[in-house]
This record gives sequence, structure tokens and C-alpha cells, in this order.
Amino acid sequence: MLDDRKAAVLRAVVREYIETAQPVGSAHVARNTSLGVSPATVRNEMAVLEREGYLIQPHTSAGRVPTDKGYRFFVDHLTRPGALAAPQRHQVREFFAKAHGELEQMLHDTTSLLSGLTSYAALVLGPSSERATVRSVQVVGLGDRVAMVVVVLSNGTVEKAVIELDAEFGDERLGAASSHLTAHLEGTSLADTTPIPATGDERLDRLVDAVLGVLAAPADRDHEQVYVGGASRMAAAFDAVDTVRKVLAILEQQYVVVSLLREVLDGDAEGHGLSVSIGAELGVQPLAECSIVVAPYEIEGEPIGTVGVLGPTRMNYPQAMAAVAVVSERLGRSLRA
Amino acid sequence: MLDDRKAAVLRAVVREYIETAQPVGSAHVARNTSLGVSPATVRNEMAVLEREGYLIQPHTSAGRVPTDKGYRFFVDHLTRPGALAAPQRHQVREFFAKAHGELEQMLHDTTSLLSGLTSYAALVLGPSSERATVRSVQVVGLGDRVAMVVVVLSNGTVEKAVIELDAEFGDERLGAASSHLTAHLEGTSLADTTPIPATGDERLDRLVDAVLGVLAAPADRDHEQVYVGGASRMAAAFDAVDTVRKVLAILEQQYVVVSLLREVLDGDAEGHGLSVSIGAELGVQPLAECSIVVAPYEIEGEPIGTVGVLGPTRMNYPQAMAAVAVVSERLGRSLRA
DNA sequence: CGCTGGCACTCGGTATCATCGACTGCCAGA
DNA sequence: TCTGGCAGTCGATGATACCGAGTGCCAGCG
Repeated sequence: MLDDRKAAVLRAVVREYIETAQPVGSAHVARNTSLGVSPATVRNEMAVLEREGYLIQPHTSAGRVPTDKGYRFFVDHLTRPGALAAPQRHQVREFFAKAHGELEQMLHDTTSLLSGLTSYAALVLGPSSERATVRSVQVVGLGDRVAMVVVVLSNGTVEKAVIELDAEFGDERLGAASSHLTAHLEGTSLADTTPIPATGDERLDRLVDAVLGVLAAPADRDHEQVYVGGASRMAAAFDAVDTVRKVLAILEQQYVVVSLLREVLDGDAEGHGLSVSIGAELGVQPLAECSIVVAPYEIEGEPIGTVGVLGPTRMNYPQAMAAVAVVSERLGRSLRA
Repeated sequence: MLDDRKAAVLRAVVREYIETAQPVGSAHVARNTSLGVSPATVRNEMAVLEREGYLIQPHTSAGRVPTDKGYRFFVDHLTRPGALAAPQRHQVREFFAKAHGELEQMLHDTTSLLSGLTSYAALVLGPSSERATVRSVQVVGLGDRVAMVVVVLSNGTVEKAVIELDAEFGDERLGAASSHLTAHLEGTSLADTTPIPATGDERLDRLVDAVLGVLAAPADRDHEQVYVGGASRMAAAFDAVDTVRKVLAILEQQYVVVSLLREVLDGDAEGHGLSVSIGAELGVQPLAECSIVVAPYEIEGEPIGTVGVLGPTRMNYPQAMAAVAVVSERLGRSLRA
């Protein structure tokens, strides 16, 4: 653990570096803290902080830059989420005031909002369909031996799948299958696959089984919609085009993003909901220079999705945390309605 | 119009520049063409090409670089789509062999394919729902006075909208509304909004009207899905991080991308389906250093969507055109199935 | 004993300068 | 009309020097 003065020095270094992206020297710190000590004293403290792994020097005769460990300490002990500035609060309020029903659209727009608030890339994970229960199942013919299965879930999402039939079915049979399936699946989760009773009509039962087969296929359901927005803003935070390329490549792999968000969130264990993962902690090499701030959004206490931002390790943590906290909270509230 | 030798020189310059990204000098051209002329002669030709606006020199004592006009001439007169290399052909074949039913997934995956083939960003425009006709309409209750309207269209897409009701409706009434709507809307396009006959049941008619109101709302229908993939690959083509940022910012604005694709395609007027827009021709300042190659994909002769790539103006046009042509053709064929 | 001012030292960034080489344009001659 | 030759341009590269921000260390002070 760090004594008060070292903590103050570390805080000053992190803040200054976040703002300027330049290594910060002892003189700056001495000037910007209320410690009332000389640069020489600060130097001694910084030397210790470096030995302990909180800071590094890019080279002799340069100032110090925080390490991942330094940011970690800053986030855990030296700052709290903070509040949004007035214009941003206004922006959030306005956004949610005119937010309308369409879930996907809303989640997508949320990435724009969050990325606008923070100047980093925004990530939003949609409601997982695991918890959702079936409201209705419908089988609609599309053409020769092709039908589409449409399942409406209680959380307002729609799952669909194309199904190939082994024979031609008339509208009545498809309708009957729809009714039968709806009757027996309503209220259940798509994940549990208890068989449903036969109807007695053999062809109909074959059709029903085919539909159940499609719905049980895992491929369909773990596609957890993830929305990424504002990647261009994040690009501005790096000056090596290669870094930008690598980060973009990661963001394009949805499953990586999803598992990343999951892991960060789980890492929280118990907290105020917000959690932060910094640089190497993310465990993904191309994101070594990035940090992620995430929070779940909840409906009636149940976490149903995740919002977050991805920025450079030298991101403005207090501001990003504030934005993520506010947006996740309001998003949950807004979806409940 | 250019005489044969000037054309040959221009072609050589474009090819070399595409490959090396370095200004190309007269000696290279003399060496790489079968014209059998000396560098001095080439210099004279290049001077003319520059005066005519096909080439420019970044500075005196540097080689020449093609202008937009130079690329345009190259694309229109000096090259033809060309063929894909064997491994890439293989890649395409493999992709479409294991392509499965889910439309959205497929279009999304197509961006990966195309971007992999070309090393540029890929753009895919989904089937517009304008042409599609209704197959089924269903109204499903979600909770107090909230219902979801799900419309299955003939092209295999599903439109949905949340609707707020002015009163509580039971499942029977919702079912009745579904049947009534399906019966009268089936086969029509969502775009035409001829009123449908009343049922005699006043409450039911109010419900039906409410649904029709939602479906008529244009907001829902012009959201033309556009899929963008491989933006990271495109990033590698530029060396200024700011250029990358600006291009990304454009790609994030779906409506810009959509109208861009539309315009490029319309510009084709009459052609082999492929069309190319180069640099300033795109009419979007941040894309001044980019070109787009697009082609429609068709089902039974009817164009229903668009695929394309976006790369730097010095993109490998023959290869990009080949890839876009092949993918659009196969995609159309694959969707018909 | 901790803090401070002073001091020697380091080293990246910037500016200056010369050199090199890849080009070009032009011209005279084949 | 083409070509070889030649003078000239100008960016890229590399050497050199200098500056300044910043450090570590130390002796002295409260």
C-alpha cells in the first residue's frame, strides 16, 4: 500500500498524463499538487513508485508514465466515478426522453450516445435470450418446402430461423403447428428442450419436431447481439496506425468482444456494478494499450445486458466511469417502461 | 483520348503505383513495358499525361502518381475485371458451399469473405423490403397494453415493431387481428397502404388500425440493413491515422454508406453490372482518398441488393472488380436456393 | 530525519548542413 | 521521331551540435 503522499503523487501523474499524453516530470507534479513540497521530494517519491511498478520512464531524462498497475491503483483508490458535466447530462436526458420502442435500434443508438459522451468506442451487449421466455411461435411458409420459424420472446426480441421441410405443407398445417408449438412452449425458455406431446397427426408431428430441432440448435441462440459504435473516435486516441488496425480487428470479432465484456464484468465480483479492466488485464495482446469500463444494465434488479466503453489505457477513467454508470442505469430504466 | 503508347505508359504507371505505393519514374516504366523505348521517350509521354491531368508529380524530381482521372481511364479502358487467383477462387467456393439459410448471418459473413479476398473494407446492402410482399402478420401481446407486430416478408426477412395499445386486448382478439391482417395484406408490399375492410367488431378494428399505422410509419422500413466488414484491413492501406479516422467515421454512418452505394450503382447507367467510383467522384470529402467498387446481386434477374468494397484510390482494381463480380454473382445464386 | 537546493549528467527532440540519388526537362544529334 | 547526355531540383538520409526537460545524488538546513 502507498502512503498518502505517494498516492497523491501517483494521482497527479495519472491525471496529468491522461490530459496531456506526455510523460510528466517532478516539477509539474510539485506545481499541481497542494502538498507544498519541492520537485526534489517528488522525485524521490517517484523513484519509489517506479521501483514498486506504478510508474515507468520511457527513457532516462524523461518524465514518468503510469503503468497498468498505476492506473489500477488510481481507479481502485484514488478516484471515484465523478459526475458528468452539465452539457453531457443534458445530452443523456435528451436521448432517453426521445428514446422509442424498437429495442435493437435503441441499443444501437446507445453506442452513439456513449461514444459521444466519452470520445471512446462504445460497446453494448443486448439482452441475452437465455432468460427470456417464449410468447409465441409461428411457422410461415416461404416457398417450396421452405418455411420460416419466428419466435417472439418476452423481452421483446424476435428469433427467427429458416427451416427446410421434407415435404410440402399447407397453410392449415403450418398454422396448426404454430398453435401447437405456442401452446406448449409459451412461458418456457428456448434453452430448455423438454419434448412436447404429440398431436396424433403424424405429418404434423414431423413438422413440429423439425421446428423444435431448429430451435434447439445452439448456433441460433448464442449469437448475443453486440453493438459497437464510435470506433472512429477511439482511433483518434492512438497515433500508430498499426495500433488502430489491431484494435479494430478485435472489435470486428463479435465473439471476442462478447467474451471480453463478460470477463470484465465477472471480474467485478462484488462492487458498485462498474468494473474496469486495464491493459494487459484484458488478456488480449492487441488490446494491451486499451482499457475497458463496463457496467450491467438491469431490469427490476436482474442484469440483462452490458454497456461499456473501450479506450486507451490513458483514458479519462472518472469521466468514462461516470458516463457508463449513468447510461447503464438510464438504459435499464428506459427498457422497463 | 490517348494514343496507344500513352495508354500503355499510363497503365504501367498505375500498375506499378498500385503495387508499390511509390511514385513511379520513367526508368521503371521503360523497363516494365514491352514498348522498347527509352526512358527519355517515356518522360515525354509522361509530361503530356501530366499536362492532360492523368498524372501528377508530388514534387519535382519525384516520379509520377496517377490522379483520379488517371485511375478512371485505367478502369474504363486499360483493364478488365480479371480473374481471381486459385486460392481465392477456392475460398469463394468453400464459402458458398457451406453457406446456410439465415439471411442476415449470410450477408454479414459475406463482408468477411469479400474483405478477406480484397484486403479492403467490404460493404453489403441487404435486400430492400420495398419489393418484398407480406407473407404473414402477427400481433403478439408482450404485457400491459404493449404488443409486438411481426411481419414475415417473402424475401425471408422479418420486420417487427412494438406497438402501444389504448386498452388491454386478449389473446383471442390479437389472434383475430393477426388473421385479419394476414388475410388482407398477404401478397401486398408494405409500401402500399390501401385500407383494409372493417370486421364489424369495433375494438378489433381499432387494433387493426393501430397496427396499420405502425406498419405505415416510414421510419421502420427504410432502415435498409447495411453490413460493413473488414474496416481494419482498410486501415492498413493508409498511413495517416487521421485519414483512417475520417474514413471510419463515414463507415459508421449507415445512411451515408447506403446512399453512397446507391449513387455509385446508379452511376453505372448501363454496364456489366460492376461500377467503380474513384476518389472525388464519390462526392464525400473524407473519402477523397478512397475508391469504391460495387455490383448488384440479383435473384432471377431482379437486382435486390448490393455488394462492394471500399479501399484506397490506389486499390488493385482488377482484383477488386473480379472479387466483387464473383461474390455478387454467387451470392445472388446462393440466395435463390 | 526528512526536505531542499544545487549540480552533474542523460538523452530525446530539433535544427543545421552536406551528401546522395532518383527524378525531371531540355537539347543536340542520329 | 527517338535517344543519349546533361544540368538541375528536391526529398530522403545521415552526421553533428545544441538545447532543455528531467533525473539521481548529495550536502546542508530546519
